[in-house]
Formats: sequence, structure tokens, C-alpha cells
Amino acid sequence: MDTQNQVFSYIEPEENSGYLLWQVTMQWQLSMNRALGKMELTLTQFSLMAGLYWLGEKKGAVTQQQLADYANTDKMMTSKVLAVLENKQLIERVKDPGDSRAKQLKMTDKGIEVLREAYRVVKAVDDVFFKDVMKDKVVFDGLLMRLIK
Amino acid sequence: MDTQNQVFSYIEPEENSGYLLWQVTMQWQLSMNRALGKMELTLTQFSLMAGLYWLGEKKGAVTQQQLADYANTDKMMTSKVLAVLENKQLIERVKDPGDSRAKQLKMTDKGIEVLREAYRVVKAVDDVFFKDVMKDKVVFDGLLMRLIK
DNA sequence: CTAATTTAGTTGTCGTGACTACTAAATTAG
DNA sequence: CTAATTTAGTAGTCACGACAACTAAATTAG
Repeated sequence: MDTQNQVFSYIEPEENSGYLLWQVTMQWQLSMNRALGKMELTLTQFSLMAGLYWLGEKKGAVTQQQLADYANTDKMMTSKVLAVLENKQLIERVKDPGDSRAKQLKMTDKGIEVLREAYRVVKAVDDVFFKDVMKDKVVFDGLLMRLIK
Repeated sequence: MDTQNQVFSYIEPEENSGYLLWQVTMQWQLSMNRALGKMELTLTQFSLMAGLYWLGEKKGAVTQQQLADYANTDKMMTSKVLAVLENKQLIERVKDPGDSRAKQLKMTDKGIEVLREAYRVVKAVDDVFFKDVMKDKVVFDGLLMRLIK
């Protein structure tokens, strides 16, 4: 066969690490969003709330930019999602007394309660999803960590 | 410290496989979209074109639903992205003669040309992105494949 | 001190990605 | 054969996620 006109060098998509990574992550994300959907949360909303909780425990006051840096989300998207979380009364945004451009983020009691429950849900989904690679978790996580720039 | 009121059991997000997977994939996707952006393509558009090319090589005529099944994309999204690709004259959609509900997909010459170039770009990005795990590719891909449902 | 630059946050656009709801055609069941 | 169901595709909604462009406040440089 004339391979000159072939677009690909006969590499099945299934042999492509990037494609596999993408497929797996989309499935994981879908599982998470479906599970969290029952409590009216998205994965991104959960992720920002969890990040805020963590940073809050570590550093006290947290601004939107600090949270965005921590969660590797851009500040524009972060701003919008936090506005949604504020509307749901899961967090509060108050003017930073020291820097009037910034806003300090605080979780409400309701927010902490929802986060606690969401965390259980997320953990349960993860346990099922990663069940088949559980015994290789260290290897798996190690490989992933090598890929984070 | 009183751990009863803690939301999490002191598990850093960095130790969570799902979180790592998500972060890595988002970075991979961003690299891909930036690289493909130079040729006015998105990763999803490339992915559907590549899938169409593959299926076409294997089976000849391809419908939207078949492509959606192959690429694990939902048919609604697939329909919209294919409409975009048709507008760009990278593919054609013609009525299936055997099933008047269905549309047969065909790549145009321009589409094949763009796909060829896009494939080079994608391959180059992948080579850089996965450079650090190249020697463990078999292990890495194996783990990912175990996670695909 | 004042001008230039940087930083924190918002608004709006585009392209997925999941989903509901719909049309029309094909298939299956009775 | 006809009714019920399934299938292929489209339209529209919501929520990211990347980005450009913007305001206003803080910081730095001269």
C-alpha cells in the first residue's frame, strides 16, 4: 500500500497517551459531576470550595487570586464560579481591609456543611473509579506528578 | 487538635489521583489547543476529524452517530462541531442513500491536508508533553487503559 | 512625589460537554 | 399491516475554561 498519502503512520488512537488521558479524565469528570449533581454542585465548584477550605486552614484570609493560583484556575473563571457560590450562600466575599482591590473569601457554615457532604461523595466516586489501579497508586500518581509542569 | 470538625482527613489534594489526572489533562488540553489554534482548529475538531479519517479508512461510509460512538462524544455536541467543520469546508455531510435520517461524512481534500498538518502539530506537542514518562509509556498507558470503562 | 507598571477583580465572547426536548425516519411487535 | 419503539440528527440551555478588554487600586521607578 502507498503510505505516502497516509495522514497517520498507522498509530491507533488507543495507543496515544494523550488520547487515553483525555478519555479517562472525561469519564472521571462525568462521574464526579453526576454524583455531585445530586447536591447541586459541580466538580469545579467543589474544587474551589475544597481549595478555599485548605488555604483557609493554612493561611487564614484568602483572596480570589490566591485561590485561583492554588487551584490552577484562571482568575476570570474563578471570579464567576465564586459569584455563583456566593449566590448559593456557600461562601462570602468581603472587601479586604488591607487591599481595597481584593476580596477576602470565607466559607459559610452552610458551605462547610455542603463541602463535608460533597467530600464524602467525591471520595466514594474516586474509590470506585480508581479501584482497578489502587495497588499501583504510588506508581500512577508518580507518573502523573512527573507530567505536571 | 479537634479532628471531629475537620472536613477532610488531612489528605492533600496533591495526593488525590483524580485531582492529579484532572490537572495533567487540563494542561495537556491547553497545550494542544494553543498549538492547534495557530491553524484555527480546536482539539475536539481535530479529534473528530482524526476519528472520521480512521473510521473512513476502516469502514468506508461513516455517519455522525458512528463517529460519535467511536470518539466517545455525544451526538448533540458532535452534530454541532461537524457543522462547524462543514462550514470550514474540511468535511462534507451528504444524505445517506440507505437511511434518510442519517448523514454520511466525508473529508474534503482541504480537510485531509489540514488534518495531516494538524497531526504533525499534535504529535510534536505529545512528544514534548510526555517526554518525562516516555520510558514508562507502556506502564502509563496500561494503567490508563485499566481505567477506561 | 508623580508617572509607569503591576495587580485584583469583572464583563463578555467563543467553543466544548452534558443535558432536555424535539422532528422525522426506520425498525420491531402484535 | 399498523402501532409502538428505537434511531439519526437538530435546537437550545447551563456551566466551565481560555481569552481579550476593561476598571480601579496598589506598587515601583525616576
